[in-house]
Amino acid sequence: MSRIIDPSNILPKYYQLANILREQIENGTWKANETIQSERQLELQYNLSRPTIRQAIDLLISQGYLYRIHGKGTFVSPPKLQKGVLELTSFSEDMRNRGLEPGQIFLEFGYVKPPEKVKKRLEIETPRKKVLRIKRIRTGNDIPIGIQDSFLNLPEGKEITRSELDERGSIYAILQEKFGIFPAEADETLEVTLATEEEATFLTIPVGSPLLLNERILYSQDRKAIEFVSILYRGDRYKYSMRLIKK
Amino acid sequence: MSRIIDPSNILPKYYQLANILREQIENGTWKANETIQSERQLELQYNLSRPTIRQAIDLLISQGYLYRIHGKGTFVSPPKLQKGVLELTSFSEDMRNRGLEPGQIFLEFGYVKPPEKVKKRLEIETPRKKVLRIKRIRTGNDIPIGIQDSFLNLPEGKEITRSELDERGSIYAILQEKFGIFPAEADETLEVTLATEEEATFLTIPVGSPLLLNERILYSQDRKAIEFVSILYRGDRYKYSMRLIKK
DNA sequence: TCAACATACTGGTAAAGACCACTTAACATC
DNA sequence: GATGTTAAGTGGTCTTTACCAGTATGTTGA
Repeated sequence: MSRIIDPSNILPKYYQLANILREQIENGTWKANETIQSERQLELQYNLSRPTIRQAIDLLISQGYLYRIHGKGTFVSPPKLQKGVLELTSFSEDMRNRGLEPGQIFLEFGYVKPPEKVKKRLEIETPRKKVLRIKRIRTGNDIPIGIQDSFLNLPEGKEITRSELDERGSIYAILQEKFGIFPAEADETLEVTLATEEEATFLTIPVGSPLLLNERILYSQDRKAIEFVSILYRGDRYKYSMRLIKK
Repeated sequence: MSRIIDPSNILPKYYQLANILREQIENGTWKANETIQSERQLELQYNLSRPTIRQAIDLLISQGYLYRIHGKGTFVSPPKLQKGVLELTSFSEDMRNRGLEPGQIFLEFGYVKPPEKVKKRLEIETPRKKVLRIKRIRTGNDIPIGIQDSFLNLPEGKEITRSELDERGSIYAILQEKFGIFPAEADETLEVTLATEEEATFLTIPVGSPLLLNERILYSQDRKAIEFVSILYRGDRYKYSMRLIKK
């Protein structure tokens, strides 16, 4: 990341500044709870107006890197849990954040008539609309961690093939690049369930073992429900973590 | 809530406008996914500058009430799960959101030497610092829902008494009004555990029943760890839900 | 008929300036 | 020496102005 603001860059100035500051924070330029430059100093240093400076800082605050105290300054947040857990992460990212190598075993891939529950969650009205179902065992360092069952409501006439997924790895990358759809919001629930015989087999645990069930509805930038996904985690191998920031 | 901006009000203008718009959204002035007035229209309507308008809208977006699409307009978010779950809620608020009347049975209230784990989580350095421990059975409509065990790291020389808590109801209200401390951030984890004999008794369930364990570290506006709290929920009676919004 | 263009909306980014509110530390006063 | 005051620094709010970038629609020209 460059250390100066390039006006000809496609990225907006506030975004470039945020990147510069984020890099410095991660590089350990400041210790936790130290102040960064004041907004007036940043104005001079980068030759930007104060609103632009504040926009950059606002972004880093919402991402958990900084916090402000009126009259005192802008401070570097101490690192706690992994950053950005609150952001919408994929299973693979999640595993890598935990230092595990993600893997998967496909159980199903194909277009199906959605079950009633899924139809309701995805707000599907048309009776014969089909959705892409992808069911996989997810592993970390080759140990089964969870069973992920995903139902994708693709735009009419659009499809994703198995080979595309194998090629690019991430469904979200395909959605973004091929259809211009990207996740903007999600509703999530977490609850406890007990392993059925099938689930126990897949996860190599005894029947009736407690599981952590995570259900998520993903919404696109225009608030269309695009995915309903449930992940059944082994209760003994998974802990869900997140950071909440008051607004 | 008044329908006009009062310049003499202590509340900032953008905040007043956000309140007006939020009220209109909740009153059903617009249907879900309808556009509200454009920013230029709001400028004229409320005699405010556009940055102020945008600040109000930014706030409502971060709270999940609105979303923007470049070139099209600002839209009302469809109501999904209960609003503001992502915000830092207390058990009582949580229960009321679910339509249950919150109650509690005190098990412990007093100043104790914190266990090692708690000491670490609360980042306590001084060896003989004591913390306020409050352990309660929490109920919804008089049915035990969870066991809440809270450790509060109060500022040196400050105390909260049992009668104060009984009087005001909320610890957070006391922290805010008496010490000027309020929660700004939290790290949370969720995992599955099995009920011990003691826990089973308190929750009136069989020993070994699966429980949902929610641990939370609360940080104040200056990022001091102020509370470590664990809540053990009955697995069969509680589902944790939240909304994530991409920034 | 239909594709390309112009236009008029929308939100997105940016600057410059002003004043308020809170915090801190140096200073003056008692 | 303790106390109250002042001044300088911080972020918080707000206005005015400008232009850029997407989206939708109507108009124009082939």
